[in-house]
Amino acid sequence: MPDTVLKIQPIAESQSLKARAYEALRAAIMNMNIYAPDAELKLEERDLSLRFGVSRTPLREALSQLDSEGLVRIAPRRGIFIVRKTKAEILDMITVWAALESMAARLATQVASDAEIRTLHPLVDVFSTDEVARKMGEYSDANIAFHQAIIGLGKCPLLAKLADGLFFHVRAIRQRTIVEQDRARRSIIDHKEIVNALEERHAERAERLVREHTLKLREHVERYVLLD
Amino acid sequence: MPDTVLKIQPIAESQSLKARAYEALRAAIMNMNIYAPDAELKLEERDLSLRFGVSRTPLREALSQLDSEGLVRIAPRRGIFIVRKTKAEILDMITVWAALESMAARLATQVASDAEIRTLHPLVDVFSTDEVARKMGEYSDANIAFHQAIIGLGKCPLLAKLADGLFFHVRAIRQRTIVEQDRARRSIIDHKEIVNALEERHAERAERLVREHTLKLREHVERYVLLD
DNA sequence: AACTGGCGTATGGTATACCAAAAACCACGG
DNA sequence: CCGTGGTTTTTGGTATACCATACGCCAGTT
Repeated sequence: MPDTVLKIQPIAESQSLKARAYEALRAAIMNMNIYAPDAELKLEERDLSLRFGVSRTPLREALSQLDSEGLVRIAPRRGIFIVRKTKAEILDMITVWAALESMAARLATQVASDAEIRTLHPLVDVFSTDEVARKMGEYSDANIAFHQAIIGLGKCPLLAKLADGLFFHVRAIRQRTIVEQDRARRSIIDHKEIVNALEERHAERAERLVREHTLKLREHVERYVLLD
Repeated sequence: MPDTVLKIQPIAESQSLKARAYEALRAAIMNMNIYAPDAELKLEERDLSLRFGVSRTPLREALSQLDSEGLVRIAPRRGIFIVRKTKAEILDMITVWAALESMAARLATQVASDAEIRTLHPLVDVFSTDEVARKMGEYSDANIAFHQAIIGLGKCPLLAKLADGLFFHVRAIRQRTIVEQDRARRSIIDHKEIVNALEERHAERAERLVREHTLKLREHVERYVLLD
């Protein structure tokens, strides 16, 4: 049955070259292990310009934005360098993450529905028992998903946006983290307690548990992760 | 007594035009009351370019950065507009501020020296008694100085940087805030309690007091400030 | 008078040419 | 072989010309 009205497809508006260059660069940086000893950290405007097939202008604007976000550093007449965060900076990021996520947990006890909180369960149960050590890579991903989910439940877009900015860098060092099996197991216990506190709408406890959990990670990184 | 070594005057290195344009624009936006009904919110590249005496390129990069920071919005072929935050966004900002400052207070109990904590006293005492209502403008400034000082004591550069980004917007609405005298008086009591908690190195209490204090502001803005 | 469609203008997006400073290279003298 | 000074090359910074599109003006039609 053909329709009697003209169906209008909203024109797929191609983003600006600047926006596309930004996305492409950000994705490229995220996909490389910048902490590998032989990582190529220097970028060149003209080279990128040729490889992307756009002029330097939109590319420079994209790079400029990455610079202000701290992903690259533009050194006048020296070059553009992908930044490796120092250990102190990473510890700072985890600290801020703790502040944000614990507030999100508090908010979640007030604004998240029971159904929304229930969505956390699969993220905890995935590696409930001895499956833990099976694949640390997957555990890391599930771990991150859990924490991002909590931040989402806080329903504070700005908070989520800031946390997302940190996420990039924290993610980059997870491969360097010495993840012992015991720590992972305790981590899952923590997660279960956090979900419990959320379900019981216990703001103070949820906030405290999340904070302590993340500060534990901070402690761990401070002690066992070697950088710089 | 003339020195025996050549005194090198560090060349007053003028920042890049982009950086200067950025500073100038940011300052200009900060100094205008963007929430006034008749505020001129539209900017034009070419006009600014002429008034600053630089070409559009560095200016565009500065504007682009302001855009990514959320101070202006660039609408392709429409114009560049200074953004007015919605009430929801401002509430979000205060929420995040609460998360950051309460964490800073916690950190301060661990890393700040007694002397550093003592520097908070003058910021509280300035308007200790009935001087409170004398000049609300000054009170606002002192108020902000106090909170920024606490964030500084946390000694977490990233945390301070993020808070500073929020500070800009929160400051912009302070003029719109109905500041009753009673609220100001209670605010000072809160401040004193916070300093006490810090001096006693009571992490939990300092954190809680700061959080509750800022969430009180959030509540107040939600109830009494009209925007949008 | 009201609506329609063409067309000019304003404005941000992009490409490109040129500039200045830093680094790399090289010739030369010891 | 080493150091020194200048010269070339590289590279980001800036200026400018041109492009594409959103909006408004205005004539023409009904």
